[in-house]
Amino acid sequence: MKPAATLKKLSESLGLSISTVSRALKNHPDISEATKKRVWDLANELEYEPNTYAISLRTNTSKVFGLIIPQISSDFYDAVIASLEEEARLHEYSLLILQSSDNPLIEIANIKLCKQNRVAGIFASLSSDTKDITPFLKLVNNGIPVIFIDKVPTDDTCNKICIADEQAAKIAAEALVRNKKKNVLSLFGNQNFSITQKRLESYTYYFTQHAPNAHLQIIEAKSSIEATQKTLEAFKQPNKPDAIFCMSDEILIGTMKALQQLKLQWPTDVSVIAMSNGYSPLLYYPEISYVETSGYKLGKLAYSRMMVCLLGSSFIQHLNVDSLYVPLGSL
Amino acid sequence: MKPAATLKKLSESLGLSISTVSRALKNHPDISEATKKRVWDLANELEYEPNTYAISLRTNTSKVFGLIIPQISSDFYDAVIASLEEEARLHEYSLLILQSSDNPLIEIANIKLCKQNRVAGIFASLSSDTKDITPFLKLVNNGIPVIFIDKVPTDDTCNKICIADEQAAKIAAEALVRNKKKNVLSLFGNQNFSITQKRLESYTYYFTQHAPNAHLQIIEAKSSIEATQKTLEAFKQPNKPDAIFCMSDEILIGTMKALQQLKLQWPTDVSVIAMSNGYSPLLYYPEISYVETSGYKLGKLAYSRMMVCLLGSSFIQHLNVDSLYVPLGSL
DNA sequence: ATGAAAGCGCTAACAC
DNA sequence: GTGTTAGCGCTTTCAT
Repeated sequence: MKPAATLKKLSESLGLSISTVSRALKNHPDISEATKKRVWDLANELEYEPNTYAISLRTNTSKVFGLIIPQISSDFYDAVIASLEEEARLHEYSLLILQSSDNPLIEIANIKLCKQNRVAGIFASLSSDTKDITPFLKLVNNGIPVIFIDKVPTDDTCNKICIADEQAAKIAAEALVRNKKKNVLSLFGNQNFSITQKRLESYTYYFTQHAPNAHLQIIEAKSSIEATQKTLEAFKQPNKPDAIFCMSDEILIGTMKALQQLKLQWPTDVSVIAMSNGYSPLLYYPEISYVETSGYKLGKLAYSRMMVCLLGSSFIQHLNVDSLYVPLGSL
Repeated sequence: MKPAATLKKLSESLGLSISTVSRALKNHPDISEATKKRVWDLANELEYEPNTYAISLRTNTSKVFGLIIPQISSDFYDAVIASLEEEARLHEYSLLILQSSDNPLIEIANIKLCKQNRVAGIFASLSSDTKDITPFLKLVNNGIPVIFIDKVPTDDTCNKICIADEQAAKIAAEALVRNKKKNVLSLFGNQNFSITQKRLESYTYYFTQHAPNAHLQIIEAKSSIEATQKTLEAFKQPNKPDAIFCMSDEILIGTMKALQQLKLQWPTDVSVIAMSNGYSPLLYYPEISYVETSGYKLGKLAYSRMMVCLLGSSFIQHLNVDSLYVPLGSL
């Protein structure tokens, strides 16, 4: 258990000063090639690695981003994390990942952790119950950029990156109308969430404009299990749906389970279309047509926005990740 | 953009020395209640947060664990990450997550990053192509515990936490034999992986011992798509399987897609059993019976092992996460 | 081309 | 009960 090498040790072994060693390791032009070589050779031999704590302390900078999300285990946030990690590594940053478990108290604690770690910036997706975002706004005032992603505050004075909820829902509605669906079982998530509201509004609006005679059976399903139940119930009614719209992967999964149970085939017995991150639609045969709501793309966009903020731009932006329709076999 | 509060600023504002402020903030018994209150009040007002870089530099300790995994976006690793993050937060540690994308070069770079960040310890799941684990062993020699998880080296001189592959595969085999299955399509992943070998060996061994007359059709499927293809092919043969065994979630998903395509019902047309982290079996109706291989439990076990190592235990352990059979509707 | 010295924010041994 | 001091590893200005 030998202690890690330091500039001091290198300099002592080489009979050089600390600053010379430091400069040699940075390939500073002032240092002679001969000295550089000596320094590098010993550094490699002793496997010198600069101490990031000392660097950060000295330079008052940090190469770490905080990422605060409700929960890690989710198809969507996985994609976001993977995407952010990729970008961060490319730019020599690291990611401090903190899950709030949808608990505002843990969220506050996580913000504190970010402060203590003097992170360069924060990506945050709010827990469902968070009402007060002043802790975040304070960070922004202190010069730490905060990029809200996906579950963003209503507040307009902050940087937000979202799925283009309205656009995506509209694309789905278009596809349904184009396919002349007349009786659509339309399953939406918790209506307290802003993303649900946005999707619902845009979806219904499109129908009233372009297919006022279509019957939309709008149902709230707060979980996968509820989606299964509600779908089963819907097919007990005399007036069977000719299509199903699922607002999210979670709902799609519940619905598909019901269809399997009812031994209904898609698209022959009923059409299906979902909004999805792109994984679960491929689990079924035929595969489910979906409007892509990509966590991966969201991560990329959020990262680029972070970079702009780090460069000093203080103006606020609200960006959306474009959606696109992926027609597969179910509609 | 005001700079963060420091002990120095607090001490200057209060007319106290830095050390007094530091002690007051730690509720040191030497400090009078009156002084403590003054200090705390100002600290709260200025939202003082200790600078972890300074602390780590000074104390030569770190409250960060490195987590190096092949990829984040996976049902299984999600669970591992979520579980580790939970434990880490409870113990006031954070997680530096680095994905190697199954690339040994990135893996090396990630180890370097961990060194630079002077992490307290590392959890590592190896990329498939990693042959040389000396970079990891060097860290161990330098006193940084490394806990290998899931994809572990064959080397016996290191701490490893695994799914009980042999046990889990045996449990599945038992269930199949108990249900008198005679012709089992048995799908295994890439046979270069140690986990595949272990599962395969234990599985076939059980059959030779307890049901030597059963026909096992052992097939290698290196991806979900291959699992679909191989399943489709298997059902083209005259001698149809009466059961399917899937070694992993990835394979299960591929297989189920084939069954849907073939319009086969489970368990009526064919039984299905899988080894799984527990999510995908619930996507189908009836739900798929599975042997649990829990990433969540693995994370918990790995964390507790890390804690033991941090306390100075240098002895090596190879621990397994117990599996259990979860009978659902497909067998 | 190289070195000396100050200082980032904090802790802790040692004073008084 | 409070203050002084040295030092963790590094960068950087200012010498020489």
